[in-house]
Amino acid sequence: MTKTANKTRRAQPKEVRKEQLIQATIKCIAKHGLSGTTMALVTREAGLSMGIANLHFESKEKLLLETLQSVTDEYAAGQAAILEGEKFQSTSARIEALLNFDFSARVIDKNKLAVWFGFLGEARSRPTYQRICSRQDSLAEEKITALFQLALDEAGDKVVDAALLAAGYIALVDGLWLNSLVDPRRLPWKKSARAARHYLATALPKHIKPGK
Amino acid sequence: MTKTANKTRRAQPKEVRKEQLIQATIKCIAKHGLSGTTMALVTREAGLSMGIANLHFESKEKLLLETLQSVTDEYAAGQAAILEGEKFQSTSARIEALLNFDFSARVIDKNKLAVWFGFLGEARSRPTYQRICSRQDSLAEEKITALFQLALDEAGDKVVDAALLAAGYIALVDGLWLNSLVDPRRLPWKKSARAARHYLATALPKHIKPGK
DNA sequence: CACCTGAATGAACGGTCATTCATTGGTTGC
DNA sequence: GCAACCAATGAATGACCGTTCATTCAGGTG
Repeated sequence: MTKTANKTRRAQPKEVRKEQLIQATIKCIAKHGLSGTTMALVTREAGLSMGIANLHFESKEKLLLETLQSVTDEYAAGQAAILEGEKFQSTSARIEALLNFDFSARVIDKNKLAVWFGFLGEARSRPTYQRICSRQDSLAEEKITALFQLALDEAGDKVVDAALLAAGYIALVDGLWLNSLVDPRRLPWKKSARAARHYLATALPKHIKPGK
Repeated sequence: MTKTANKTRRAQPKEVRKEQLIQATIKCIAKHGLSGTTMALVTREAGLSMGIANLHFESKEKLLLETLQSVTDEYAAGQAAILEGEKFQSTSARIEALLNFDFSARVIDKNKLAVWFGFLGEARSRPTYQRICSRQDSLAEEKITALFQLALDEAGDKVVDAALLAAGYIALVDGLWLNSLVDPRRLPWKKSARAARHYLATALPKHIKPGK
């Protein structure tokens, strides 16, 4: 379980080892928390020896940063495919896709969310963490604002502020992820997904229906 | 700034010292993060000597737990005063008060929020942190659900699910706090407050107006 | 005023952890 | 099949930090 692994050691290309270590780091952060993640645990999880992480990354800090970046990049790529994809026939379909994406198995993966909120919890005192986390949200916010503005225009709504709606949606999704992650008994993932849908359904009734 | 403090040491009742150390811990967590908070930093911030924290709390872990408890208790007390207070003349007034409370200076204090999210970020791997954090949210959820149910009944709304609305409101507020805390330039506190109000105004239009 | 109590101090201790580097052995080119 | 190279190892190192405890001293008691 801990090992992938062989009795004989095999040299691997740098990229393979780095990815292997990043995946091990994600699991460790999920299992032991960010502060409980040690080099010994990470390398054991990867089935490798202690010194390996400092060979491929130059320090623990760099490994952690690349791990955070890996998680945010994956989310950003999936989100961009929806917000900038050509394949959607209507604004409704695009918003619907965003909603489904934000509560898809890939995204609400406990390990990845544990990484995200582990770093966010320390972000205020670590400018580097803060920069990575808020770049993600800034990019998303602009694109989502434009999408919601489009929907409001289509509906002839000149009252609701798209920027406020977008900031609210992003914060709501963050909050739902966090609450479901920390206490899934109180807030099951299904309920989170329904709450997010309900938010959009009341704000954009012509585009999103509350059902399922 | 660091010291309260005197050149001569003075014996103080246990409760005074404990409170002094908890306040110093809150400042340290806000400044250095939860993982960067050391006994040396906390006691220096309090203007006391190293050994003092282990004298009054029996370990660092106990000090941290009492600090978290102090922050959640303060929030819970303020919220309970609104949700259970006799002084409100209408459901609208009570909801309005809840909204104002959640974005009042006392609550959106950066230091206290940094403590809250610092612990939440580690909660998944620390059952004790998790218990304290989710007890807070469980209590709040029941009472807020009842309040929203009352509002929906008054409005004759039999479609909207009060439990979903309450879970959404709690998550939205958590998410807004977190986003404003981590990147106040992207999401100023005023905008957070407006986003929360907007959520309630669209869900409970007869009770809450978007204005202000 | 002398004595006692226990709050407060901070140097010293021991454990944990990131990082280093001498050594090992798999891989590649000749 | 041999040698040169470099990924990989893991014991050793040193820094950091929580905890301890012998000592100090302020305030109360008789």
